[in-house]
Amino acid sequence: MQSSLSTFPQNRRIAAETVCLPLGLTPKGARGKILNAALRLFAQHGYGATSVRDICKEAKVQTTTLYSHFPSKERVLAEIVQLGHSEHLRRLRDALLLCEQQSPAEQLSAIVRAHVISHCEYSMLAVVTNTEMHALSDDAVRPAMTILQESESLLGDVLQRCTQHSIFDVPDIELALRAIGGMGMRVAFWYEPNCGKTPEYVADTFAGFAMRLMGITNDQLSV
Amino acid sequence: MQSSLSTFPQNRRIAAETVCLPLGLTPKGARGKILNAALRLFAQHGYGATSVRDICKEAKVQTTTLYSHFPSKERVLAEIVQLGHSEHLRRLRDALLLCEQQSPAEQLSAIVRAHVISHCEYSMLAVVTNTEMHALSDDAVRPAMTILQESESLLGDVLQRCTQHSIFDVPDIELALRAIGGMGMRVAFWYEPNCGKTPEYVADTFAGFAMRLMGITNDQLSV
Amino acid sequence: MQSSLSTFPQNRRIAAETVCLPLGLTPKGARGKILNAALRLFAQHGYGATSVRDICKEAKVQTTTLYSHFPSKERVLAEIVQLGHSEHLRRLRDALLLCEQQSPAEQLSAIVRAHVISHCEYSMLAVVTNTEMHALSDDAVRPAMTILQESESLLGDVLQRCTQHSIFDVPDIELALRAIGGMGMRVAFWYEPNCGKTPEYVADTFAGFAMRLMGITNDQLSV
Amino acid sequence: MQSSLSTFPQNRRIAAETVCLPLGLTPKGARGKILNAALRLFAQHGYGATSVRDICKEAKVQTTTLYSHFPSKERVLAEIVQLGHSEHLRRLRDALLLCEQQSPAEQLSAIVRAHVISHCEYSMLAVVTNTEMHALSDDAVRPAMTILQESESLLGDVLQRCTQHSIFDVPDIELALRAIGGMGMRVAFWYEPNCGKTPEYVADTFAGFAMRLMGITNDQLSV
DNA sequence: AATGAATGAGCCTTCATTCAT
DNA sequence: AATGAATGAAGGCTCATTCAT
Repeated sequence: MQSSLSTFPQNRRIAAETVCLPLGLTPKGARGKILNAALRLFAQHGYGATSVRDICKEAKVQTTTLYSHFPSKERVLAEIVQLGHSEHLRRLRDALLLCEQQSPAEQLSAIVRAHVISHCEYSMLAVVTNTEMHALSDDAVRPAMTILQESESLLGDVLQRCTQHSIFDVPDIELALRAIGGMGMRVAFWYEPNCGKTPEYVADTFAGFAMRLMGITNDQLSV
Repeated sequence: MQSSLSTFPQNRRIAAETVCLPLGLTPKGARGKILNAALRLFAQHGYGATSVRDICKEAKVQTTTLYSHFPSKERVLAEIVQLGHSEHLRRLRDALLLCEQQSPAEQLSAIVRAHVISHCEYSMLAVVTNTEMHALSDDAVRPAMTILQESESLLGDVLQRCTQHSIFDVPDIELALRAIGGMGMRVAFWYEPNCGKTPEYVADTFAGFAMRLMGITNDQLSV
Repeated sequence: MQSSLSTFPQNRRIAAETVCLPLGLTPKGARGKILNAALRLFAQHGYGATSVRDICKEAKVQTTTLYSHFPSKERVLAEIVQLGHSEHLRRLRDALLLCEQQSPAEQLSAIVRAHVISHCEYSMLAVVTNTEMHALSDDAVRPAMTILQESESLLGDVLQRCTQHSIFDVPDIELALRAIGGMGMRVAFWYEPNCGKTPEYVADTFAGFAMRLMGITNDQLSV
Repeated sequence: MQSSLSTFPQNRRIAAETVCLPLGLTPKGARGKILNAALRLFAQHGYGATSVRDICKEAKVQTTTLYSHFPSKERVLAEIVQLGHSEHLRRLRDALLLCEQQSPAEQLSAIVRAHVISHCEYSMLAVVTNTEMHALSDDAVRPAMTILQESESLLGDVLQRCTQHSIFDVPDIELALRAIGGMGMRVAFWYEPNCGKTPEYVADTFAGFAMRLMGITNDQLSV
C-alpha cells in the first residue's frame, strides 16, 4: 500500500502532466496557446509563482501579445477558472438530464460519476479552479462563484431527493454533501492517465462509495 | 441547502479565521508571532501572494527580525508545513495507540476521527500544509514528505487490516484510502467554529461515512 | 616637487574626471549611457561601493532599463573589463604591426608608447580594468583574463627578442617585464589631460625609461 | 615567458596568501585578530565586498565585539591604511638614515630597495593601502594621505639630489618619480614568497632598474 | 496583432549599527 | 568586554504593465 497513497507525488501538487484544457473549449490561435500554457503553469507552480513572462515563454508568444488578448494576468486566471467551473457544471447537468426520470439512486450515481470523471479528465483545470480562486478579486470571482454554487446545488438537490426514499439513511445531509464533494475534488490531485485505473473505473467505484455513504447497501441496490 | 454548501466562502479559500498554530507547538516570542502571522496569511492568500513585509507587518516585527529567526521566507513555510504534518501524524498515532488491542473497525473509526478533528481544529495549518507544499524546493519538502507518507501509511495499514475481517467488503482499497483521506482533508476548507457543528460531531459523522464506505453497515456494527 | 607627486589626488583614486569609454566602442542609446555611467562610478568609487541605482541615476535611465540590457550588475562590469582589455590589446597589436620589420629596440619603444598612451587616454577604463577584476566570478573573468595574458605575451615577446641583441643587457627579463608593465599601468591613476603633459610626451619619456631599463643607452640608440 | 607574467593570478587581485600585518605592529587580542582578518579580506575581495560579519567570522569574534574595538567598519580600514603607510614611511626613513652620508646613487638604491622590500613583505597591506583608500571619507584619509605624501617627498628629494650629479641624466624628474614609484607599487600584486625570487633579489634588481632609468650606467656605477 | 524598450512599484534579502542585558 | 535580538536603510533584481512603432 505504502507510498501509492501519496497525495503529493513528485511534483508535490498534481500528478497529471499533459492533459490540459477541454479540446472543444480551447480558443484557436494565440489565445488558446496562452490559456493552455497558463493552465499548466498555474497547476504546477501556482498563480503567484507564475509570471507573465513564464506563461508567454511556455506559450511561445511575446509578452505583449498576451496583453492584446487579455487585459491582465488576473483575467487569464479568471477565464480559466470560469471555464473550469462552466465545464464542470455542464457535465453534471448533462449527466442528470440523461436520468431525469429515474430513481434518486440512479441520479446520485450519475452525478457522482460525472463529478469524478471530469476531475480525472481535466485534472489540471480542476486543481487550478479549486486552489487558485483566492487570487482573484471579488469582482473577478463572482461569475465563477455563481456557477460553482449552481453545481453544488445540483448535487445537493439530488441528495435531498434521496432522503425522501426510505432505502437511504443519512444522519446529516450537509456533511454528506461535503464528504462526497470533497472526495471527488481530491481526485484531480492524484489521478493521472498512467495510474492503472480508467476514469470510468474510478468513477464507478466512487459512485459506489457515495451510495454506501448515503446508507444504501449493495444488496438493496441490486434488489 | 442553498449556499451553506459553498466550499469557498467569502474569502474563497478557508472559512476559519482565528484558529492558528497548536498552542503547545508555538514557540515563544518573535518566532512564534512570525509563524502565526505567516500561517494566517499563507492560509488566506497563499505563499506566493504573501510578502515578507506582509508577514512582518502582521506579526508586528521588523523584516530583519524575521531574518534573524529564519534564513528565508521559504524556511518559514517549510517550518509551518513540517509542524503541520508532524502534529497531524502525532494525532493519528495517539489515536491508534488508545485502541491498539481493539478491532480494526474501532481502529478505523479512531483514526478517521483523529484525522477529521485535527483538520477542524487546525484548519489553517491543514490548508497551508496541503496546498502550499509545491512552493518548497526539493530539499525543503523532503522531511515533511516523509512524515506525510508515514501518516498515509498509518491509515493505509488500518484499512488493510479491515479487509481481513469479513464484515468489511471494499472493492478497491487504494481508492477507499483516497476517498476517506480526501473527504477529511477538505474539512479544513469549510469548517469553522461557528458553523454550528462541533469537531467531535463532524468527526463522528465522517467516521460513520468511512465505515459505510468500507462496506460495513450500522447493523453489523451494533452487533 | 611637492604634492604634484601624490598618486592619490583629491578623489584619492583616479585623477582623470571626464574621459570615459573609447568613442568608437561605445554602443548607442541606453546601453552606451549605462556603460559610461558605470565606468565613471566604478572608477571613482569602486564596483562594490556603486549601486545599480547609482549607475541608473547617473545614466538617467530606470533600473529596469539596465536589466533589459544587462542580466546583472556583474555583467556590466564584465563588459567594461572586457572592452578595456580588448582595446588595450588592439592598441598594442596595431603599434607592433607598424614596426614589424624594424629592430627590437624600435618595437620595444612602440609597444611601450602604445601601452602608456592607452593608459592616458582611457585612464578610467584602465583603472577599472585593473582594479575591479576581482569582483567578477570565475566564469565572468575568464575571457578578459585571456585577452590580458595575450597583451602580456606581446610585451614579453618583444623583451625576449631584445635580449638576442647585444646592445641590450638585462639581468632578469621577467622582472623587467613586470617593471615596465607596472610603471605603465600606474599612469592611469595620476594622468589627467590638464596635468601639463601630453600623452605623447609621457609615452616618449616612458619608452626611454624602458629602453634604459633594458640596458641600452641613449648613445647606443643614436648610433 | 608566457603566463608567468600574469599580473592577476588565480585570485585575480593579489598573489600572496598568508603574509599579513607586520608582526611588531599587530595589537594583541581581539583587536589584532580583527585587523588581520579585515586585512586579508580587504586585500582579497575589496572593502566594499567585505561585510562586518565576514570580518568577524574570519576573526572568530562576535559582531558586537568589533564595535567595542572600532567605532565603525570604516575605522577598521582607516587603521589598516594608516598602519600601512606608517610602516612604509618608517622603512624608507630607516633605509635613508643608514646612508645619509653617502652618494645620491647609494641613497637612491637604498630607498628603492626599501620601497620594494616592503611591498614584497607586506604585500597585502600594500594592496589595501593602495587600492582601498577611496573608500575612506575625507576626514578619515587625511592622516594617511599626509604620511603618503611624506614618503613620496622622501623619494622625490633623493631623485632631486641625484640630478645635481652629472652622472645622472634624467629628462623629466617628475615622470621618473612616478615610474620608479609605480613599478615598486605593482610588486605587491604579483610577489609571493614561493615565486622563486627573494625580496632582496627583487629589490636589488629594481634598484638597478631605477638607477638605469635615471641615466646612470652599470659602468659608471662600478667606477 | 506584434514588437522592443521602458516604467515604477515591489520583491527577498543583507547591510552596518545599536541596545538592553 | 561580550551577548542576542532588534533596527531602518539599502542592496540587487523581477514584477505586471504600457507605449511608441
